[in-house]
Amino acid sequence: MTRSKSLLINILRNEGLRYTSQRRAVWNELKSSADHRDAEDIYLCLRRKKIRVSRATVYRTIDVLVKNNLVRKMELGDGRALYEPRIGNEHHDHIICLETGKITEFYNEDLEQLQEKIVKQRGYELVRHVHQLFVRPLKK
Amino acid sequence: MTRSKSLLINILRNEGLRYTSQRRAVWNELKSSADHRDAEDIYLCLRRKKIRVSRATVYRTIDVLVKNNLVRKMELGDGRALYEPRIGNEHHDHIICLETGKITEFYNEDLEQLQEKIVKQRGYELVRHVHQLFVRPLKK
DNA sequence: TTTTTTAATGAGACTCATTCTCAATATAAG
DNA sequence: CTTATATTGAGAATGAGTCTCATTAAAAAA
Repeated sequence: MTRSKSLLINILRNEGLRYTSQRRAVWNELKSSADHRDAEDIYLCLRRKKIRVSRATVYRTIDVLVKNNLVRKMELGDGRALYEPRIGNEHHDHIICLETGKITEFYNEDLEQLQEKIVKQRGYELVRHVHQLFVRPLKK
Repeated sequence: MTRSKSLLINILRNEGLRYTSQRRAVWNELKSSADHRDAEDIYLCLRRKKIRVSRATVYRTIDVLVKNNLVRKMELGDGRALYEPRIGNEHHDHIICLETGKITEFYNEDLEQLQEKIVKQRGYELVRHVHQLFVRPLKK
């Protein structure tokens, strides 16, 4: 608690931003989420808890958290986004089974390096990536 | 032309849908696109050509085309989408420049094989994949 | 501590891609 | 040709997210 409080303070200080009750509340809410949450959900939860905060501030704060790697943004591809606290630095490439709908996360170092190489060759620096493998169970 | 006309007719017939001038026009427009186009762009081009069609119909038609694999939908992750005709089964991994918006397609054999390997290890067979690298130009 | 400076906030207007509504129209079947 | 019904167009509605700007609250200065 103290640890992650000072974590937020440090990040804000670093960015020349102020440590406000709203930013603290949004980060606490997100931090204690097991699941992927959307911004509206976080806003509603905070309001239900009688915390005075606006939608605009929730969005603004999430942006800061994402930019500073406290939170991961997961684009749904239809204009919506979900957020989850970053714990460690696990990877989020997905295997999506077309038959069962099961989503498996995977990480492969070779793949990561290949991606870096591919963009570097073309004069770019990799910012983020989306990698989804749509699959079917192997039949014997 | 005749070939792809009957292609569209067959798909529509298959789905129990009617063959209308609007659906034909949207497909022709998309079919003759080299580039990735968005729905608004297709709508405006058709209107400029004096073809009587509405935005709603463009969106509705594109949905049909995507569902039937005549067109590939590419989600930009911020609520927008681009479309391109499916011609054969070329590869569509994308490098998307966050600064200029430029989209480069790439193909890398090692990457393809890695993907196959990754899913096979987990008991799956790869059906299709989405791979987008969001990048920034390298600064010297 | 009190005052001053300036960043942050809230309410709600706004944006923009997309979807919906429903009366009018066009297609395909009979 | 007539009928039944799918499709269309215009524009309203939606919904996630952003913006504005007067007010409030951190932090710095006194």
